[in-house]
Amino acid sequence: MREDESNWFSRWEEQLPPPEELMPLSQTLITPDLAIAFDIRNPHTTNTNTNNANPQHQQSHQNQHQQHQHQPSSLPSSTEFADSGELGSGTAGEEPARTLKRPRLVWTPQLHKRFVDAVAHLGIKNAVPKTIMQLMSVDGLTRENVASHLQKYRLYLKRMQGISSAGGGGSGAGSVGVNDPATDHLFASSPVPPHFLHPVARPNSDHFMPFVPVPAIHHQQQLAAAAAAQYHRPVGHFGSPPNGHFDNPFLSRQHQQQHQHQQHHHQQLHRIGAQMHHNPVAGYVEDMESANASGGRKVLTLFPTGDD
DNA sequence: GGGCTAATAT
DNA sequence: AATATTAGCC
Repeated sequence: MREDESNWFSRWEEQLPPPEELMPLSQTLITPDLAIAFDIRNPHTTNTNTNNANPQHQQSHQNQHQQHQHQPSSLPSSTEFADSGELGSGTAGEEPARTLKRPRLVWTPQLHKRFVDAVAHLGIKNAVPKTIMQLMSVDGLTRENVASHLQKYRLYLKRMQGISSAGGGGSGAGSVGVNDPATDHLFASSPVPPHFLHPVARPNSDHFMPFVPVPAIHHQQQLAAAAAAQYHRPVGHFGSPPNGHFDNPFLSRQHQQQHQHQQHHHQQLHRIGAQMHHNPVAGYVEDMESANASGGRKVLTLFPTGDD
């Protein structure tokens, strides 16, 4: 029950920033490894939260209701993790970067959607890990992350084609082609652009662009903000409510960069999410606790992009 | 180096 | 099970 599955394209176009703004990515300037290794965080962010002794993970529960504007002293009611032994204080306080391992990336439906959109807009031809990674503009995302995911996604598409042309499939249920929900529920949760499945009729013309004025420069803020991903140990409470309402000045590094880079002609868009209209926020229920089944690894997560 | 596939590891 | 990592190969 997504919104208009036929609208995904046009909606994307509206907020698709010109390539110029996408180029200055953070990962080219500062490696994620270094970032997490040195615990690079936002220098400002109103350090009201007592993150000095409580740098624990708070990952996927960010999509709470948008109630607390500021909650200086107490943690969000999400988790009362008393685990303050590993990263916060101890041996791993400022361990050199060389031996650090980045947490596993959790492909949330939102993140996967960005992935799919990126691939769709690049066209199958240009959809290679590096390019996809750049288009996604999710900080902390590595080429390996994308490559691995892309690999799986391709297999998924292949299977999709297979069953679609397999004829019959009478045992299917209902209208939607449910293949194997158990096999890949993630992929099934995001709309797959039609041209992904059937071989494009035109051998020499890749993807088509319906209409693309793309004059919407002001939307880039939201785009970049939506792209923000977080590693462990963020700054406390943030997390962008799905309706695109940001009240926290955190944002990603890369955002700041392209910020300065694009600040030429155009009006003021004060705060990050200074304005918004109500969005019929459709709650995505993320339950991916199974992600840490590996036994206690930290996981990289990202919060809802909001443009779902 | 980057990308792709398959296999393997965690 | 979901990702990461590695190994060949192009």
